[in-house]
Amino acid sequence: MGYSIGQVAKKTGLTAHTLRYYEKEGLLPFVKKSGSGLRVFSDSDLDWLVLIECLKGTGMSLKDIKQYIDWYMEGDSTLNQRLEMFKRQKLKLEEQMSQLQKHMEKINYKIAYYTEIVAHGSEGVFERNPELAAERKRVYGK
Amino acid sequence: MGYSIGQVAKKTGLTAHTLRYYEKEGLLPFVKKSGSGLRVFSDSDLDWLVLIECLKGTGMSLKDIKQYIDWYMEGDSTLNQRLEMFKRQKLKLEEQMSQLQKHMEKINYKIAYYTEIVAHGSEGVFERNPELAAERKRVYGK
DNA sequence: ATAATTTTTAGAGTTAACTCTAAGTCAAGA
DNA sequence: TCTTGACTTAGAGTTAACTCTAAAAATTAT
Repeated sequence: MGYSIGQVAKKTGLTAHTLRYYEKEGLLPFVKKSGSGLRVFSDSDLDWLVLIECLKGTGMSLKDIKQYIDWYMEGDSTLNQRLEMFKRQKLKLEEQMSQLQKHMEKINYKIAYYTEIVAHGSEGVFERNPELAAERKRVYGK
Repeated sequence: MGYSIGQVAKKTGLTAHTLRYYEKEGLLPFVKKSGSGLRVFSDSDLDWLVLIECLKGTGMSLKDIKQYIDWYMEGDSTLNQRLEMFKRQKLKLEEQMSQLQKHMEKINYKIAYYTEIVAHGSEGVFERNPELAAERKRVYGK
């Protein structure tokens, strides 16, 4: 019923160094210490780490994640701020996903293009594969 | 038919500083200079910048982007390496997109949770909205 | 021609997020 | 008890990707 920093490192894939750094930055104000000063992580602390990794994975800075955690520690008076933060993050995430979709199209075009050239040489690529020329226009415009 | 660094900055949203930095890092070996030393960007240089932004947007480092550009400058002997690089990047991108989808689920859960609490208080959230408890299990596990 | 704006360079400074070091403390196994 | 390995802290160092400065040169506008 309590994990050492090393066990948490293994579970999460973060290093012990990183976990201490997160704590120093104020991201883990709920992690307890044993009498002799060792960190003792609970299961709910692991849930927090999952959320932190989620927010980090959507491009939120540690500073903004700390803001959310500070609001959480402050109690019910910040419920609205927290809700609004998640809503903003959802919009950002949707924007990101559609951006990635566009990037994917460009990369798919490049793969088609290079595949064609590797297979048949670069001369007359678009004559041989007119759809590629059309795709280029669609993906890169002009 | 050539753009100054300031015009390119406006078109791309990058700063002139950043464009010079990219050049210094070897990302723009094809950009020409005027007789008096001013950079002159062509339309195809803009296409390159679009591709660079695409690769950067999918998390590729400038170092790896430079590798691709170096291969390009090297000519047809590197066609295969370039194709393989795009294939790897496509896999990375697919992984990223599915990761973002998972993050989206967590954020949606949080929005549902906070919306419920903001509307009706925190007591008996899950009794009032049992689907939320089920969703929590699905999203956070356990 | 003059003034204002833009661009040039080399190089220094910044920021976020780690990442590592050293010197010591704690805990578990033989 | 001894040893080995994990943990502690404060603080220094690293990396990527910018971001800015200063002084001079080029270009554009009046």
